[in-house]
Amino acid sequence: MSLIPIRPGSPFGTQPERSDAARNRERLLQAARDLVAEHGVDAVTMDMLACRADVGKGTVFRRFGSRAGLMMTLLSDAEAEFQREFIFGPPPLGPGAPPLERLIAFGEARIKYVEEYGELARAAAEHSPQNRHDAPPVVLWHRHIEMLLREAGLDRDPWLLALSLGATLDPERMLHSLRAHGVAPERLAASWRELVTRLLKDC
Amino acid sequence: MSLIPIRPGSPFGTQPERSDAARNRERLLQAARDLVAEHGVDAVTMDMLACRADVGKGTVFRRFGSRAGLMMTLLSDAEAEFQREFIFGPPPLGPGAPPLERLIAFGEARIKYVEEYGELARAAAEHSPQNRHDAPPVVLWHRHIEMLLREAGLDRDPWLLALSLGATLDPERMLHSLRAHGVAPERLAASWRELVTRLLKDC
DNA sequence: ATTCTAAACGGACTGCGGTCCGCTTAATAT
DNA sequence: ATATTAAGCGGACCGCAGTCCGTTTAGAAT
Repeated sequence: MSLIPIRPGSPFGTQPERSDAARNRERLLQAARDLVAEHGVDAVTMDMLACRADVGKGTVFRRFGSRAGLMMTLLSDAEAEFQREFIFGPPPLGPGAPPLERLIAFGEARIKYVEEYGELARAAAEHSPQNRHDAPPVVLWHRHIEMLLREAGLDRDPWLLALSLGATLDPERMLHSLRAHGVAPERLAASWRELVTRLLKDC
Repeated sequence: MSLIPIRPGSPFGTQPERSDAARNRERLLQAARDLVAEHGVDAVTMDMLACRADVGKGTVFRRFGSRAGLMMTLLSDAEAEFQREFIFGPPPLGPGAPPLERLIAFGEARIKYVEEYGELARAAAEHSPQNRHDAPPVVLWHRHIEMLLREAGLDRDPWLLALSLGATLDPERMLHSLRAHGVAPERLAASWRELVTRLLKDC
């Protein structure tokens, strides 16, 4: 169950979804997961998905809106889990630790996330700057970072600074470092630690 | 004349370009500039360009390779000018000033660049992570930042740190802040100054 | 001037994401 | 059971980036 996007079917004023629609949604999600597992994220096309799920193409787009929307849906469980961890989970990622340590842990968690779901995350952000920067989860990360910066005493435009730090953790960028340049995850994490440590020194 | 990409026609071992090819290139570049001026970068399609330049579509792609390639070509003069300034120009952007000041000036220059050419820069990076992160100009900026970090005494993996700082100055990101969120350029510059100042404090 | 050839050309073609709109059907009211 | 209706459905269709390949032509060699 996702925290930020309200899944269709969740009755939040809206009526529940029709039975055939529900069945098709399950079929589509299953087919999508299978295709991704078989061919990799980038090779999956919307026609292919429609065909595999034995459903019209219009149905696919009615459900997910776009390719990016499909990928976001596929990510939503992992995303919700990640959100839960840094909002409610145990320190140092969750509340209870000093802000610098939480920030370091946040970056490390993000790196692990990208190692596991990077391709999906990249595909979910493709072809829409709007979606890329203002999708609810992204906004939430930024607010989280901003809050930690404030807690650490950084009062000079923490929002923009949070955006900069967010840019460092951008899935596409990190994925590119990891895959194309063969940078080890630990090295990324060390660099992140160095960055935020220097940034928060004596505030 | 661009510093990094060797323009077709520059005889670097290769023979000069055929006269009809040269004529078509000029026609295409002129048409492209006109179309961008008339309709905006995002509305210009490759078919439109071929039609306007009275040239086959194949010719357009033979010339520029892709839409991104076209945009890079349109940018190349401005890009070369920018490179000249931070490599050979007067301080604080060019050599002669202390590294922190050069870094600050670099960010400010980048922001001005994005204000003026942001849409082109965004279009030049679209649809190709490879191109986006490893295009020669991008690599050059990163090396420049890395060098300044080293000069300032930052010896802990300056290459990755330079990548992070580069992410902050990414055209798409800055453009999004400027346009979608109405952030003033001065505010972006101030945030950049704050970021690098803190980062280089007592090294 | 003629021949030769590699470069350049053009436009039909493909594959993809995304839209449109007439048809079907699940759920509800009677 | 029957009628009603709005949500859901499907696949033809569109626009775009990018490819392919048969044809043309500039420029060199003779």
